[in-house]
Amino acid sequence: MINLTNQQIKVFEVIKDHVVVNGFPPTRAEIAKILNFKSVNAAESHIKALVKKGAIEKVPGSSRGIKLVEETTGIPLIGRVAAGSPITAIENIEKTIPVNPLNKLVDYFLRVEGDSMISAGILENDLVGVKHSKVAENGQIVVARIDEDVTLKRFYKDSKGIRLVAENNNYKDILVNEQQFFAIEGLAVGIVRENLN
Amino acid sequence: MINLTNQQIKVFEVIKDHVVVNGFPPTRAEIAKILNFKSVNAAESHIKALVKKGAIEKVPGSSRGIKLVEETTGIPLIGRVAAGSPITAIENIEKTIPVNPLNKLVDYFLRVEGDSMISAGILENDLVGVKHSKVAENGQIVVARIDEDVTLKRFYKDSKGIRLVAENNNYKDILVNEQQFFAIEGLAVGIVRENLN
DNA sequence: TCATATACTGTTATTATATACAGTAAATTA
DNA sequence: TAATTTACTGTATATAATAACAGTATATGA
Repeated sequence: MINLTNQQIKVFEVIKDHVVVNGFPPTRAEIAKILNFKSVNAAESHIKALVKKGAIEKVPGSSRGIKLVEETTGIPLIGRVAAGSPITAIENIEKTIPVNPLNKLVDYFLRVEGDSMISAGILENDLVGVKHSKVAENGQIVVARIDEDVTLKRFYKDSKGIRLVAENNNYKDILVNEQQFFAIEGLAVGIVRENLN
Repeated sequence: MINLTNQQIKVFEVIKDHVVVNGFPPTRAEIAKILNFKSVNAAESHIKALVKKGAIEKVPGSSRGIKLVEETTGIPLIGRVAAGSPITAIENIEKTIPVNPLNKLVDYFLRVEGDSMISAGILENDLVGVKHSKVAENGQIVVARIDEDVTLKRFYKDSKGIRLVAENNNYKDILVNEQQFFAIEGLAVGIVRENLN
């Protein structure tokens, strides 16, 4: 997929995003509307150019018959950035990270409610990747159950008992008493935050 | 996606396979042809049943306007937790999130250096998912280039010029002056944090 | 047993869509 | 300098496609 013009890149992005968001490619009219073309043929022409350059394939006669040509698997991780070069210059790609960098370790995700872990950089609505575990070491962030409540806190255990500590000064430590049912459900191993902007 | 009949499963599979193979969903006529229905309305009826049962969604008025509701693979997202039940009880699994929830929009990841965005919950060594963009709206977190430096900051533009704002009181705003080369490289669309514990 | 769901055939109106053709204008390449 | 590419506007049309309507027949559940 070489030497696309800026405008062609825009059209390609519109197609790609449409596929991601809607599950199917856009029509010429939809592309034109998104990019404020007054003629659907503007979109058609760009599509032809993209086919010619190998960025997409057409399925003639089919509505929405646009195929995105094979992506390289995984998402590039870009580290250092060479002076003046475009940030995606191939020389700058350190390695490619797997489709989900957390995948290997995560058994399930929990959606974070509230701001009790905000000082650890864990915000409301973040997805916490959790790995099953019945045990934890002091200071680890765990998913813990106290009776019927499940909570995300830092775990501490000493001679005085078990303490669950929030990362927010507005929250008091939770001291687990003997009468309560307590269990560690798992260890927090990662965070995913969607919708950053 | 519950209680699909055998025939409904077949139709669902045809849709799914078509999306995988061709990159866009089939039309009613295509479904009918594959399954040897003599009437397109057979496909239409099955689609309505699949919508009713929550296996797919329809985009009315759009050709090929079929959305697969969710992947069967991926990692379960667990929401509310019923009293006393084990956290992974199937009843508690709200939905499954894709292998990488950020995948759709992210073009590349950048490893965060420094703590300038700490108040936004972005920590050192987090991976910031970036989407290519040359433009941004006020307040968005962007990857910006000033001369030869690339930085992650909140973007503001007004009559006085462009301002890049850190989320950390120890950092001053960066005011871009006329002599400098400035470009937005992309928008931060998500965060992945590995090695939480 | 009566309503509802399943599983189709067959037809048709309306709209959605691809795609060709005719231009204009500017930029790029040979 | 001429040819080609890029980047559109504008029009037109055949066909692709949705979606409603009218049936038939069997199965299932209340």
